[in-house]
Amino acid sequence: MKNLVIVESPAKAKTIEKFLGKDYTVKSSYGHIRDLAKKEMSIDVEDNYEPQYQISDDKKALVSELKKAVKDAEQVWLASDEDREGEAIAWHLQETLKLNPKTTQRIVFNEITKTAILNAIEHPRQIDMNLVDAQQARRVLDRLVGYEISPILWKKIKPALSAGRVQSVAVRLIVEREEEIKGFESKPYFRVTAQFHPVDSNKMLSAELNRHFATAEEAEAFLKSLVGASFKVSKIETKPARRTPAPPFTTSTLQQEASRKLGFSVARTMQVAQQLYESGYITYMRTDSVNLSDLALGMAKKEITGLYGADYLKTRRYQTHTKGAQEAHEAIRPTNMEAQTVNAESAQRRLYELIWKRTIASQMADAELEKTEIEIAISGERKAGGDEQLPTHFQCSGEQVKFDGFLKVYMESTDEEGDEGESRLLPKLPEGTRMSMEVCEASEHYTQHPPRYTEASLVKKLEDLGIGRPSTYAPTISTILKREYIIKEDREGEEHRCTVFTLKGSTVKRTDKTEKGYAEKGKLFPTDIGCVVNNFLMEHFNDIMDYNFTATVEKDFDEIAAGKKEWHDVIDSFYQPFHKNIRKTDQSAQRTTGSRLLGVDPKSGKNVYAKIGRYGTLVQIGETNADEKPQFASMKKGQSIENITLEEALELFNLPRTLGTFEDKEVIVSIGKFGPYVRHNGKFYSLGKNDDPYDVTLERAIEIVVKKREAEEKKEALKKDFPHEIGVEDGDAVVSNIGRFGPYLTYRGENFRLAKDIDPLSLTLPEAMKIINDMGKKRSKKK
DNA sequence: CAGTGAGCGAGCTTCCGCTTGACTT
Repeated sequence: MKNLVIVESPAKAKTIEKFLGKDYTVKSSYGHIRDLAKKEMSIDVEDNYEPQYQISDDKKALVSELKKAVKDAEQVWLASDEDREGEAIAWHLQETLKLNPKTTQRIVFNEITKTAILNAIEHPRQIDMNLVDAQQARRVLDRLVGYEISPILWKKIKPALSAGRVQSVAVRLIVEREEEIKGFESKPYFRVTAQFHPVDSNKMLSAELNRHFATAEEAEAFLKSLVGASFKVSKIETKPARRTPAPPFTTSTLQQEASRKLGFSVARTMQVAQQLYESGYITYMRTDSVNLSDLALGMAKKEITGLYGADYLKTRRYQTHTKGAQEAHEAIRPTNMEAQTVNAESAQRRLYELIWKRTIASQMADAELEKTEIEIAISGERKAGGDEQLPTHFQCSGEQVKFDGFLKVYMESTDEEGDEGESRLLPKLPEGTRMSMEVCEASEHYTQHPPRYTEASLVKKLEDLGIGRPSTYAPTISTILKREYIIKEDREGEEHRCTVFTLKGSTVKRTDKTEKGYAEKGKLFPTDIGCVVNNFLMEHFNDIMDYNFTATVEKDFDEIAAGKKEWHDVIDSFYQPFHKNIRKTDQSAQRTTGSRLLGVDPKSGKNVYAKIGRYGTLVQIGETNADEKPQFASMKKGQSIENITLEEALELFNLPRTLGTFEDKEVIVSIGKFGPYVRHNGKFYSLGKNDDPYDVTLERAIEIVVKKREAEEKKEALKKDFPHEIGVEDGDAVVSNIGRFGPYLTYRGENFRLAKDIDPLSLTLPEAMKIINDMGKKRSKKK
């Protein structure tokens, strides 16, 4: 072997190997091979912040494989990504594989094309230690913050909590948005719309009044004032407008669009994109760049010209403006633009088509529109309710597409609810045209609170603040969900009473109805724990919680990378005051439980509290420091410190409940470690999903007991027939069996899962062998 | 397999950013 090239990803390795020919072997490091040891700080704060690095457990086999490859190679090329993390990966490889810095070649390319790679090979360099140091500073800072603050939370709030530069700010955003919503006062208002037509034609035109009314009285008075009024077109204006396509996808924008257009969670988008990437359909999916390679631009040009004609083409180069972007990769795009779709499962196909459309649209001409605005003036004798000035006109606007351009392919969605992107054609009505009003309606609406975050809109916000990286957006969300700082939920819209006044002819009619507001789907809500932890961190670690903290330290990291600052100095000037604050907080901060007094228990006369305990939220009767031990009960799902009432709290103490007897034994219902259960004759039976232990009946409890018994008997009976020998193939037995995950086959020491619709007893030998062979092929292919 | 919540004290939890793999009974 002459040359060994090491890249970060195996899929990339495969592609590059093709370009480089047989003198080159390309291997992958699978990301970082070394990191700070997991246990303890692993940073010597006494000795110049010396980091203690360790080969990660799951990389040990890989490292020995790479060591062997290095031995066999004449020349080693380190080709990790061209950014801070990539440089550090190269350095860790150099250190771990004991490569000679003088002879080892560091190469970079940010697009995977033959020209780019050959060009990189011709311009090798050495590892840039300034860039590596910037990464070390980033790594060390994150460890110090996370591993010093988290234990404070364990001590002051609850064990196993966590804090970090990224996750804590993400939680803060959600908590503060919820506070904003709580403080928001929804106000009713009346919107007035009317249907007009020219006096001499019946072409309808709907228009809206140029102002809203605050009260029903005003709205009604206004409608009455329209009786006997006359209308004419007082203004018509048409002007050209343009719309430009959105730039190609980055990780963040792909997550947003896949969420809006396909309803994917952030994690699902990444999983499906990974599959597309591994199949070679798209470029790398973790990127912050909107850049397209020359090769991609050329392909797009050819594709657009061929499909839609040269008029639709406009080659565009996009600039990345994202804070802290490192641009080690291209934008996310199809590797082959000729493929409008791919032959894969539905989720992959839909995501691919989205990427294809977005990429192609980004290279297409602007859409040209014509916008028309019409004003209809109100005149004639009108009696206003008071001496307040009455609105003077209705207005309507419309737009017409003159040239569709990129809209032929793709239109970006927005987060606004009920956004329909209405486009309509307005009739050309000369100024002065006299209009008749067919009907006019004043309907009550309510002002909307600011929207709660979705996973994708949270990612967008974090990206705007320069917090987190493409590879961490999805994991950050799962971390704060796992810690139960936030929950993802659907909520029904609130019901509103609304009044509608309708003017037809010369009478105004009033209707009252109730209407549901917008339902919220998949929105992020803070939990009690999330709020308490956030308040604690805001009080004691204000600087870390600052939305600009990351941006500020990133400036320092940039200066380290530029060789203007020394990384130890940067860390030291952060750590000294930080650690002092840690010690102070450790000593002086009160234990925080988020406790709220709910009222007095009528039975005992003692206070009832809701608070956070070691295992979650609970309610408590009596004082913690009193001579008599207080009583405790866990809260139900959906209850919170803030919302629970005294009555609801007291009800929680009604467990365990004895429901009665069955077969001469007591039937007791309660909640245990694994959820609500029925206990009968020394045995435990889990309650169903919809059963509430607080009001489940004896009948239902007995039903649960009997059903569970029957199911177990059935299972036992089923097991009697197993293991079942289907036959002998090539001297070895083929056996079917029932395991934890359902029926399966065993042949020559290997197990093969059976599909649900297959009966493991009536399966014939040839059928069984077909399943075994098919599955075997799939497995060896994966290897 | 079917609690806990006070306090004592053992030992455990925790960060961010690179990357994919594992395949059971």
